[in-house]
Amino acid sequence: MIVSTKGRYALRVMVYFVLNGADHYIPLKEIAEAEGISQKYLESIMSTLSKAGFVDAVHGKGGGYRLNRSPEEYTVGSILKLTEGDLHTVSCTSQGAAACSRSTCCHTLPMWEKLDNMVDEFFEGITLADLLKDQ
Amino acid sequence: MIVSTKGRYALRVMVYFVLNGADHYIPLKEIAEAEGISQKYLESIMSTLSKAGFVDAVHGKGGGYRLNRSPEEYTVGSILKLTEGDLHTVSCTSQGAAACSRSTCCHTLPMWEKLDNMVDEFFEGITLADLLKDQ
DNA sequence: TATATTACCTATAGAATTACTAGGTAAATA
DNA sequence: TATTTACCTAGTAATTCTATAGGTAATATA
Repeated sequence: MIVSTKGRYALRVMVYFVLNGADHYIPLKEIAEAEGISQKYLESIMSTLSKAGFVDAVHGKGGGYRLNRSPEEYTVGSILKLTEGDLHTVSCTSQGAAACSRSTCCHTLPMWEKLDNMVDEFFEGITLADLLKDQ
Repeated sequence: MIVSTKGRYALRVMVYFVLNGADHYIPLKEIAEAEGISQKYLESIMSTLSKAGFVDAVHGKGGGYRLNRSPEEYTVGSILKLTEGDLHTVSCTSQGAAACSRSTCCHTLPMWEKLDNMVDEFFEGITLADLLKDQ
């Protein structure tokens, strides 16, 4: 598993914004119900998106969240990296990980790095707008 | 993280066989020490490889494990699928998972499926022999 | 001003998975 | 018979994932 619920929910929420009103604020409660996601859990995801400036937030009645860019300007990669922390495919290439003592002679490390690059390019090559095009 | 220690260790062990004697049996203890892997933990990994017929095993002195094919005949994909169970990138596309009720209208599902295919092709396109070639 | 509605914040907890350990039995060789 | 190896079942510590609980702060409306 490379992407947990956090990243998947975040993507679905962002798609929801594109489909349901770029012109008004949508309260978290509505999104949670529509997407079948726990309201409290979604709070922490929206908090991440909001702090990073991916969405605008407004308190009180009529408030909620809203995209602040066009769908073409959000890459799937940027959303997943934000919510997942990082997208490395093995702990060897993970940022927090201590450098492996075998890295200089490991015959598999180059493969993991290549895979990481491939996955990164894959996600960075898809925007929210792309997700809505028919496959 | 898409590949855990189990799959990574399995790969390193298979590479070890290629580099250290295709002509004789190597005891688990030697591999564990050389690769810095817990002996007991490695037992469960070798058991998986052995049961699946990826290696031959012989008891007693002079025994151990040995590859039974040439390095070109092992794909990284086959080794990882065996030891990791499956290589799906999200739970949505995982085999054990119940079909998601949103799958018919989910805008992200096609992307996950595409990624799964890409990862599968990546790993199936690499053999043990490839891992030893200079990058 | 009071109330409802929304976002925002910190902390905790249950479930699942990962990574490993413990303690044996069975087979082969010397 | 002793040693060396693989093979087997079970348990456990650590970590990560997936939430839940219980509040505070900001905004709009009556």
